[in-house]
Amino acid sequence: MTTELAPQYDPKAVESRIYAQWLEARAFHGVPDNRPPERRFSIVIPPPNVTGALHLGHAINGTIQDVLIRYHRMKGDNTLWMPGTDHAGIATQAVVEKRIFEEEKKSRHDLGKEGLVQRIWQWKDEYQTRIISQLKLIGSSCDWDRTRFTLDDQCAKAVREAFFKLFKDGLIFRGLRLVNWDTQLQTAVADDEIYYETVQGQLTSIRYPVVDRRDGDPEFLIVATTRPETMLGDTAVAVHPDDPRYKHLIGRKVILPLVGREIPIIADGLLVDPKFGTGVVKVTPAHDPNDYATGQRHQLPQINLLTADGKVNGNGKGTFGGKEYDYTGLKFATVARQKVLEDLESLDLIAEKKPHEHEVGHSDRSKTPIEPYLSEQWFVKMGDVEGGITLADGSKASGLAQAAIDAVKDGRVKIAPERYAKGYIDWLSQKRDWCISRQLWWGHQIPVWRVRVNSGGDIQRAAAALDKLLQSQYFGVRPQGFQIFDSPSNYVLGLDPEANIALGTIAQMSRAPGIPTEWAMEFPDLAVMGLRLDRDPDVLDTWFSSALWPLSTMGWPAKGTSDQAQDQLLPYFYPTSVLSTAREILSLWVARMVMFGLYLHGEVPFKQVYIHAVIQDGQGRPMKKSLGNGVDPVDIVDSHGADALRYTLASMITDTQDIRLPVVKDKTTGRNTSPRFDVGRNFANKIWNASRFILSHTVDVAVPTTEEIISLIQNVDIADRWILARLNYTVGLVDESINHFRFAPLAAALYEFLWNDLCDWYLEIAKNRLRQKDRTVQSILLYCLDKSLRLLHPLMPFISEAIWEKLPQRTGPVITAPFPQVIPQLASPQAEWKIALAQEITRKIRDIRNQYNVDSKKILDVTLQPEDAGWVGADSTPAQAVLAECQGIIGSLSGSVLTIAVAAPKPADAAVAIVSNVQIFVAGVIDREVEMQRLAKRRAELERFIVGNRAKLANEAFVSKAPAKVVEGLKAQLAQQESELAAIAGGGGP
RNA sequence: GGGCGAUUAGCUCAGUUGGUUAGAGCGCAUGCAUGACACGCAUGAGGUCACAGGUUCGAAUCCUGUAUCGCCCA
Repeated sequence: MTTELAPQYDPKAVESRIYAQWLEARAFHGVPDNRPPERRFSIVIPPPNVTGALHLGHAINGTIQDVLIRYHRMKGDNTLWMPGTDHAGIATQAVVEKRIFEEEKKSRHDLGKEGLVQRIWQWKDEYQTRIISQLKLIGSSCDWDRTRFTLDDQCAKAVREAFFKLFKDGLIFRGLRLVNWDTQLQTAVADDEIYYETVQGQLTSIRYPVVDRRDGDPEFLIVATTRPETMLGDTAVAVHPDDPRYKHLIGRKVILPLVGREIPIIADGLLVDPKFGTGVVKVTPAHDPNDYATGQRHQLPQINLLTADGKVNGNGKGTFGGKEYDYTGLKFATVARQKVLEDLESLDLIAEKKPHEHEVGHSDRSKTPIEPYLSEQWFVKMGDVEGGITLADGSKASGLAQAAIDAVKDGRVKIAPERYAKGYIDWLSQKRDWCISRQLWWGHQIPVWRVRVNSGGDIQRAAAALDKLLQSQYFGVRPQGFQIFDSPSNYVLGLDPEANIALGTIAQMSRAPGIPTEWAMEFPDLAVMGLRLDRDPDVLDTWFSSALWPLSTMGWPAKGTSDQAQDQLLPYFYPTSVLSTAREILSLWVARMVMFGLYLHGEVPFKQVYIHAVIQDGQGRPMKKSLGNGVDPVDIVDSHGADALRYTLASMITDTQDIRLPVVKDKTTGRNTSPRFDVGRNFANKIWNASRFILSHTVDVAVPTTEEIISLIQNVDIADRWILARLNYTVGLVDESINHFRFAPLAAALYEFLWNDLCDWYLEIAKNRLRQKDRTVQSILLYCLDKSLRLLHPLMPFISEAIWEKLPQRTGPVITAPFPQVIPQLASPQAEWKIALAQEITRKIRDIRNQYNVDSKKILDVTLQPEDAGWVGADSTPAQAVLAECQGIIGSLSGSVLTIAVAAPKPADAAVAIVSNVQIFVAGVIDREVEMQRLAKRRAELERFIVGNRAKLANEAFVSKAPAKVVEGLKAQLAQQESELAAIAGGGGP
């Protein structure tokens, strides 16, 4: 036999070539056309961080999205998978800073802002390239022509537009708030960028002297704290309002040791648990979130003790007991703490010290402890607003968070699995304001300028002058190019990109020693007031630009001006169809996209959210660099092929929230891998070989159409009917699995049809007939192969395309071939149960051959004896006729000569087995001992079943209450079991 | 502290509204170089469905509680 195909599937030989062909054919490119909305399917990729390379989690999500996209593309939908990457502000800056420090011992201050940002861009270019090549390696059919980066010009435009609108609507504000402060990177960090570590600390009880003691008053109030150094910023002590020990002291004062400040004793039922410690709590509003809230409730002063780099500022001093204390410049949580403790000790103001375990927040980026830090930050208002807010479609909502909650509650956005909707709603319901400023250099700089005028200057005059300047020959920005907000700090905001650029230029020039002379002449006010503009140095939280991703990638806010194709994307592909992502960013990212989608564009960004499971190692630990248990998808593509990777991952994606993957180190490469991926590789190889076999036996045969197959089945073998029914069933299963995000069942459906049904049974049955060049078998095999490759394609694109190329008379690549449809005429429950019976009988005969160690080449002499009494077929065909239909199949697959005889006596020395109501006699192999063992085991089993079933049927309650179908089924089963037992006992049994 | 998930064969997992004898892959055992495939073929062994109660004629499945592991949010 000659064959074009190698005996083993070699992914490396086809993958890059085929991917290049798809690109060449522009098969991934989505262009708006006249297909109606229900025939469009779009996904925006959750943009991977340019911080590092992709891991298996990305590969899982990539597989999921590609399966959906490829499936819908084949279904005839106009599809768009929008790719791109995220600049990931703090994460990337931290990684690059760290790298530069390790390699060059230089800090960001050595490099300067421009220098560092330039280095980060280099890093970004390198990793974006790598990430995209990884996505391509695993077969992702993204529309690469449209690749976006959250910091590119188009995204920047969207950011400025969004910021402006929010600002104008009063939804962005600047405020003094307690934020999580990274003292090393010197920036605010988000809650999700903090991890908690249990630290062995100390609980220190400190005596605060009571001021103006009266009879019965204690000399001191004792407070306990794990952070004694923060006492320098105490502005109250609090007790529970109902605590009899202290009730009479409420409203009085204590004196703060070391500082000498008198601070009030307040009553606060929320902060104080009277049962914990002494029932007295120190209140430091500027250094603890709970105290901050308490301070707000009681209008307490906030005394910040901290400098940006984590030292004590000028507030950390005072006079107490006639002695001066000064902690200025000491490292806050370490040196200052020690000094405070020593000083208190010497004053005998420490009542108790005891070890105390507690959780300390650390910055995920710098790994240093987080300080709550009072600072000026920009916020997006999440809560309800008086008078409500207006969304882009003109509808009203009480606030941003509420708008996003409503979208999920009323089903405009569906979340699967459903249980995750609760977390989304709970998180949003807190309506916590979103701190969007970061003190970083890598990111979208906040598009706000602060106007400074000489003392006595008039801000309105300055504004008018600035407005004129912008519209002058120097800039020519259209009217309304900017707006001045006469807020306490006088911010200016660029209305559009042009105005932003102009403002940037003015800012630069106005910083020079003098206003340029030509301006000064033309706009005298500018010179008089010494107008200066400073752009806010902070950058926006990464999630701000990510929240705009579905909008910005599709061209928002462009309105039919610049790039025509881009402009059409938004009305055509938005809202997107599905967003597939991991659960930890459900709130941070998904919720914010919904918010911005509604607010800025009046429509949700996606109709369906799918939350996929998270990959873990064999011990249930997350895959982490620090654990060294990560598996690089590229390594798996290298060792097993992309299809094997995808297939294996899909087969593990169930509705649970974790996927465990045992990780082992490959002995030859030293890289992490997993034996699990062999499953996919073996399956690919199986598909390859089955196809090779089919193709080599159908050289001059055409692939039949479905119509031809339908007319063919009027007159075919039971096995032919059966495999077509199985194929048809599989089509339905695949459809349903993909439509319900059931990826493990999808993988199983493909596997079962191809390996079990087609290879193990039908191909074996077909072999004899192929030798005789049976046209029917050839046609059916080709038909099955054709449809199978289409079914496989979404999950295993490379191998399906590689084999597809070998099919005769194909009209194009499989990537754009129509997806198979369920054909009702091909279904056949009769064929299914008949072949199931034949399979069972075949297995029994094979079992006997095996147990008796009969040579595999020896032809067995087998008699089948059916009994019509009690026959439970799915239709009225008599048992004997059914067996006759399957005679050839059973005979050839079990290597036996079959006799069917209704009342045949059991041959002497025959081994016996029973399937349904068919007795099987295998002659000439009997060995009394082996047979006795075989039958004794079966008999014990049968007796157990019979006892159980008789008991059930004797139970009046069961018979009267259970559905008739169940009772009848049980009766039939019992009858069969009884007759089998009788046959064993009376037949060859001992 | 709040929420969620998991616990089924040695391992990784299925098991769709409760219903006949709980399935798969890997691993294991036995046999097989069979004209597609040893990344293979055939057959088999292997389970008190975490534990304790409850509902029901009937529970891996529903309810309550316990234990262990894990995740998310504070």
